[in-house]
Amino acid sequence: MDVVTEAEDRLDRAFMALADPVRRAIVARLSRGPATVNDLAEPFAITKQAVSKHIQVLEQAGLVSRSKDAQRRPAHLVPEALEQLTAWIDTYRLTTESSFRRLDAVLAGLDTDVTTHNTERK
Amino acid sequence: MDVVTEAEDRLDRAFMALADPVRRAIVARLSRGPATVNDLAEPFAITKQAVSKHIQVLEQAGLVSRSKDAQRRPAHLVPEALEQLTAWIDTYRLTTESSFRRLDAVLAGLDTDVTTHNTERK
DNA sequence: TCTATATTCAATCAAAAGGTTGATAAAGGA
DNA sequence: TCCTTTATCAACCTTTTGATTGAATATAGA
Repeated sequence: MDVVTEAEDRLDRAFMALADPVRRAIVARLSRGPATVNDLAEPFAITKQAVSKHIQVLEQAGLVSRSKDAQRRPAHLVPEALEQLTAWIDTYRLTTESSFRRLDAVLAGLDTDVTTHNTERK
Repeated sequence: MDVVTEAEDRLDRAFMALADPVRRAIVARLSRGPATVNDLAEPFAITKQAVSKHIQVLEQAGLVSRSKDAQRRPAHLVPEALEQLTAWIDTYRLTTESSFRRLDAVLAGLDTDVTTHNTERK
C-alpha cells in the first residue's frame, strides 16, 4: 500500500470514528481529561462492552491512545490526529472562494477556465 | 427537538457524510468547481445511481447544494458547512493542551484538579 | 488465596449503509 | 414528435455497524 492510500485510510478511519454521536461525545469528554471505560460508559444507556468497542475504534483511528494504571486503561486524546483532520478540511475549504469565482464564470458563459479542468474527464 | 440536539444532528450527518472515501473524493472534486452526477461518477467504478445517492447524503448534511441547468443539476460545496466542522474539532483540539497538564497532575498523584470535574459523575 | 473491580473476547442479532438493476421523469435537440 | 441525455425512484441484496449477553482475563486488596 502506497503512502497516499495509507494517508487516505487514516482519514477514513478518523472521519468514520467521529461519525458516531457516542464517539463524538467520548472525544468531547476526553478533551477535559483522561477517562476510563467506566467513566465514559456512565453518561450513556449502553453497556461497558459497547463503550470499550467505541474506544477501540477511536484508538485504531489514531484519535485516542491509552495508558496503563493497574487494571484501568485510561484513554486520552491524541491532539495531532485532530489537527490532521482540520488540515484536510481546510485544504478544500480554502479553495472554495476561488472555485465560486469559477462557477460565476461558467454561469456567465465564460467556461474556458473550467474546461482546463474538464479535459481530464472523458 | 431542541436547538442543541439539532446542532448535534447536523454534526452527525456532516461527519457521517465525510466518513466515506467516495464522498470525500467528491468534496475534493467540488472544491475545484461545480460538477454534475455524470462528471462525478466517471472516476469511480460505481453506477451513477450510487453517485446520486452520495450527493444526496452530502446535500442532507448541508455540505453540498445544487443548482439547476436544464436537465443537469450541478453540485457545489457549501463552504460554511466545512467551517462549522473545523469549528467543532477546534473546540476540543484547543483544550487538549490544558487537559494534558491535568493528566500530568493525576499521574503525579495531585488529583484535586480532576476531582472538581469528576463530581458531576456518579 | 479468595474476592471485587475493570476490561476485553466471543457469539449473536437487528438495523443501516453502499451497491446493483430496472423503470420512470424531465428537459433539449433533431 | 421522437430520441437522447441527465438524473432519480424503487426494489433488492450483501456487508458492516452498533449493541447485547455471557464467559474470560488481569490486577489490587482483604
